[in-house]
Amino acid sequence: MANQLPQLDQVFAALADPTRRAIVMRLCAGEASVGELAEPFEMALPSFMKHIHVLEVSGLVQSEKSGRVRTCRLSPDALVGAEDWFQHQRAIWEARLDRFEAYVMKLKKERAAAKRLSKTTDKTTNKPSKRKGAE
Amino acid sequence: MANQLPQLDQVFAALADPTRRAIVMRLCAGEASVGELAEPFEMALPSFMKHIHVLEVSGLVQSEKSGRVRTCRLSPDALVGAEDWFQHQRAIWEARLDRFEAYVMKLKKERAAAKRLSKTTDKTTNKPSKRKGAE
DNA sequence: CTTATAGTTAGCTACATGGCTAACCAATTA
DNA sequence: TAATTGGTTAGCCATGTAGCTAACTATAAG
Repeated sequence: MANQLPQLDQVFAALADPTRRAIVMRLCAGEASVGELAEPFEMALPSFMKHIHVLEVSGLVQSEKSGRVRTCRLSPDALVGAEDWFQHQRAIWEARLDRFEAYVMKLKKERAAAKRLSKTTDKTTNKPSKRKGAE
Repeated sequence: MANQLPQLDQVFAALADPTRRAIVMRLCAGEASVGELAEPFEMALPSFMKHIHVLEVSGLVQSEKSGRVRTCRLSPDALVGAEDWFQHQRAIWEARLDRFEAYVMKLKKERAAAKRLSKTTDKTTNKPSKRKGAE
């Protein structure tokens, strides 16, 4: 489990801006020229180009110029890499929740057993459950 | 398709920093005090606290102070929200890929048909080069 | 009561980011 | 060849971010 590629820094930073997320969403539907991409935004072209550049540096977008028009396309690897990070965290989180739940269940049973013991009149099934550890 | 909740801005911005990602990863394994969280980092406490604050504003982390110790825990909703964004984009992307593949298949068949046809009629300039399909 | 612990507040610096205008190529098109 | 189109470069400005030190507050612990 080595440390995350620094790529993640750039990818998340790129996605932190609504303009850039919109560009990514647009490119999910297919490639487009800079002009086409810029058209919906009320922003000077040089400003818009900076966003494109940030996306390229992050690896989310590739572009290529032919003639005088630059065509941009999504390069999904970086996107998938970031998604993986989430899934990994969620896996750890859920494993923890499972352990926690198991722990709570164990507590419940122990408390129930203690209660039964204190009553001395009631006898019921006392089965030890699988314990998976606690925190 | 309304615009994304502004939450996403903060969540992605929060995750764009390796220190903060490390904190989130640590909190996936269970809650911890600020001191415990700060310990692995060679950073002055006030600097570290800023990171905690960014995480709280983003909704990724909640904290609560009792006595003189502040305990932090992950609040997974924001994390899940961001993960959803990825899955949504990927769904669109994959749908597009499917359409594209279908389109290429159709092209292939048409070209094969055209080739068969031209072989019987015209033998002069038949270019068998692979050309990239466009949209 | 005194001291140590755990954060917190205030205020500073340096650099990154997001926006702009103006001027500048380099391919098309007329 | 001249004009237009599609991007690009350069440079400016305001704001935001990440780090620091120093000084402060409030709860434990001795």
